[in-house]
Amino acid sequence: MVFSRYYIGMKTTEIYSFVERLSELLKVDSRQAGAEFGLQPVQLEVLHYLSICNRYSDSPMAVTEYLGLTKGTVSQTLKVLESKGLLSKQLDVNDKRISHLKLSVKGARLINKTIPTAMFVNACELLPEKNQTEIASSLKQLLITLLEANNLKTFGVCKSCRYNSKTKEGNYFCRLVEQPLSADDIQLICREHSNSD
Amino acid sequence: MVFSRYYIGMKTTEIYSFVERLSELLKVDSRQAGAEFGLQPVQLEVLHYLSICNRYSDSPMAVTEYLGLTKGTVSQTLKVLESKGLLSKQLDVNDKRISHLKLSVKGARLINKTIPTAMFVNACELLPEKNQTEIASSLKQLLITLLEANNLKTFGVCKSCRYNSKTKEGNYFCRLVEQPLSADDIQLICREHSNSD
DNA sequence: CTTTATTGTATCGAGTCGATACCTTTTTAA
DNA sequence: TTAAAAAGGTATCGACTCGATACAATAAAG
Repeated sequence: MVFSRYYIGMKTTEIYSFVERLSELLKVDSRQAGAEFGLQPVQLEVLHYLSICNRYSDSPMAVTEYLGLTKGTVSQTLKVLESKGLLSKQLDVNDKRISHLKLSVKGARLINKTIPTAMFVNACELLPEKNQTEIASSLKQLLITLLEANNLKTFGVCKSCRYNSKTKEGNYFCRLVEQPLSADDIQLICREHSNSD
Repeated sequence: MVFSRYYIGMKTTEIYSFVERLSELLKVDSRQAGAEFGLQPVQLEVLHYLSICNRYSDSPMAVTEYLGLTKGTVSQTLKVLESKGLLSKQLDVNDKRISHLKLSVKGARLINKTIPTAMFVNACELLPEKNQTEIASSLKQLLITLLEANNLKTFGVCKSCRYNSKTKEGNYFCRLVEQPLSADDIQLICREHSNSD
């Protein structure tokens, strides 16, 4: 639904401005963090995504959807990251069109050292835990509303997905791909995620 | 102060991830919003900044500081915007090195029509006012903490600036530039802004 | 009056990005 | 079963961003 330009609330404008400003700061910070390793902000984001997604969501197309880019751009970015030895491609066993992107040890270490960036660590660690919780909760609510209001994929973790179920033995099972999931699995984000509201 | 990589709280990581995701969404949305007019996200941000800054902060250098870019990049961006008739440059009367960037009617109309972007309007207008207020407040707190923890310029409005004072006639006065300010002035952001805590 | 800092422009190379074309594999439909 | 459509992925092109560097003009400091 598109609202008329004549009825935009003050709060909406305020929220937009804050997010825009945060975005600018993050970009500058991320550029600096990546520069140390000769990486662009987008390349850092790709590595970060691959470090938190599950095995059904580590393909070039999934990265494309997550970052909202075109597959051509992503293909090019991946080529660079592969040539730097930060990730490798493995062909899918069942579907020969699909490849799985796996972070190398070097790639994983780089992300652990880089994200979250210094700027955010400096700031967040200064805040009382209560405020951290409030901020995280507000950000989450804004994000979910944005995704739902615009019919975008949620890319949430399996734990909160409607396809995830618990067996009577206490194990997890995804009813979409019809495969069992481990305790680690359900902490990762999935491109097929759908909120269980 | 730089914290060791071994003591990063869960909440910090969570907050970072949310901001990163919001950032990605904003970028995609902003690209789409600008595409209609053949503008890049950064160009839109420059126009937006010029629409909310005061007359002491509308120079190329101020834009450079605000966006965290280099002056070369900004100079190039401004050239494009000027060639499209969205802004014009006016030399400063007192200091011939400085130019003032003024949005044209076309430029101002473009920003009013474009910002906040459709995606944010769609989402925020769905939220109850109470939640909007909470989110805005959390974002503001995070932003201020980030700026202070990293010694960055605040770019706040004159209303909240320590240099701003009220005369006994009820008028506003900036003790830094030693000039009177109007009621409209004190709603605009300034590159010399310093929180009055 | 000379040195230094500030504001701004011009140019170069590396990289992002969207668009398009193309190839291969899988899925769907006839 | 076979032909058509859809999906995943790569390659290439042009427009643009960006940092770095060099340079010019003005202002401020000594």
